[in-house]
Amino acid sequence: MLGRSGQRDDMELVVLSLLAESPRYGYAVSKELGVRSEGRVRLTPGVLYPLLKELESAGLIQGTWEEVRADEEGDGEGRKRKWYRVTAKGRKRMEQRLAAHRAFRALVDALVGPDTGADAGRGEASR
Amino acid sequence: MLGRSGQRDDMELVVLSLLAESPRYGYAVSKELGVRSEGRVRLTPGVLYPLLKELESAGLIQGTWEEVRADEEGDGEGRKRKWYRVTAKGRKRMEQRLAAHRAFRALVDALVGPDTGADAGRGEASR
DNA sequence: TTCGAATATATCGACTCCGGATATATCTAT
DNA sequence: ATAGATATATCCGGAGTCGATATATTCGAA
Repeated sequence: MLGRSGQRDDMELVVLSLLAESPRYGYAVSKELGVRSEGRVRLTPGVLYPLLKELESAGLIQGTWEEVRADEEGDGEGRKRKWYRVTAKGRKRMEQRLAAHRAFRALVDALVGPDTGADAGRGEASR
Repeated sequence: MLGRSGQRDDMELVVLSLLAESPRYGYAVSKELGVRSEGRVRLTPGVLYPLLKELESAGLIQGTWEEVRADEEGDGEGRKRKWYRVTAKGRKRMEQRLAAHRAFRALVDALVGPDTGADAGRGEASR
C-alpha cells in the first residue's frame, strides 16, 4: 500500500540520544519524543518495548527497576518503572547512527538542494 | 543482531528525487545514487526493482521501454531500458517524504545539537 | 575471436521487522 | 466509583529486506 513509517534505525538513534541526555524510563522516552517532535514522531508500545529490550540485550543500554509508591503505607507493590541509561557501547552506536544520518542528509541536500524554508520551485525536467 | 540498514521510505524519497531531476532507467538510478553518496548509499537489484515496480503501480512514476541498439543492422532485439519519469502524484509524495525527513532532521538537531563539523563533546548525564 | 566484466532487468525466499491490538495493573482526578 | 492517564509488555499477520540467482546484451582487452 506504500505509506507506513517504519524507521527502526532512526528510532534507535533518537532513543539513544534521549537516553544519553539523561536516564529515562520507557514511557517517558515515548512522551518526550512526542513533545520534542511536536507530535510528528510517535513511538508506540509495540515498537518501544521490543526496541528497548533489544538495545538492552545488545548491551547498548542498561535498565534498572525502580518502585514508585504513592502513599507511605508499607506492603503492597507500587507502580514500577524501568530506568535506562546508555552504556559506552551505546554511545558508540549512537555516533554511528548519527554519522549515517548525516550522510543521508548530505545526499538529500545534494539531490533537492539544502533546506530553503520557502519552496522556490525547482526546475521541471523535460526529456 | 541489530545492525542492518533498511529504510524504504528514505529510498523512496531519494529515488523520487532523482527521477524528478530527470528521467532515468533503473540501473542509472542505482549508479547515480552510488556516485552522489560517495558509495555510502547502495541500491541493490533486489531492492531497486521491487521498489520501482511498486512506485509505478501506485502511479507515482511512469515507465516506458526504450530499445537501445548498438549497430544499425535491422532485426535482432537490442538491449532494453525502462525509463521512468515522476508523475504529479509522485511529486506530491516526494514532498511528503521530504517534509517527514526534515521533521526528523529537526528532531535530531534538537536532541544532539545542529551539525557542528567538529565534535564538541556534549555534557555527560549524571543521576 | 573469445571471454570476462559491465550493463540491464527481474524474481525468489528465508529471514527480520513493524505496529495495531491486546493484556494487565497502578495511579489520579472527578 | 470510574474513566483516563500512567506504565510495561507480548502477540502475530502482514510487509519489507537483500543476498542469491537467472537471463541476455554489449564492451573492451588479450
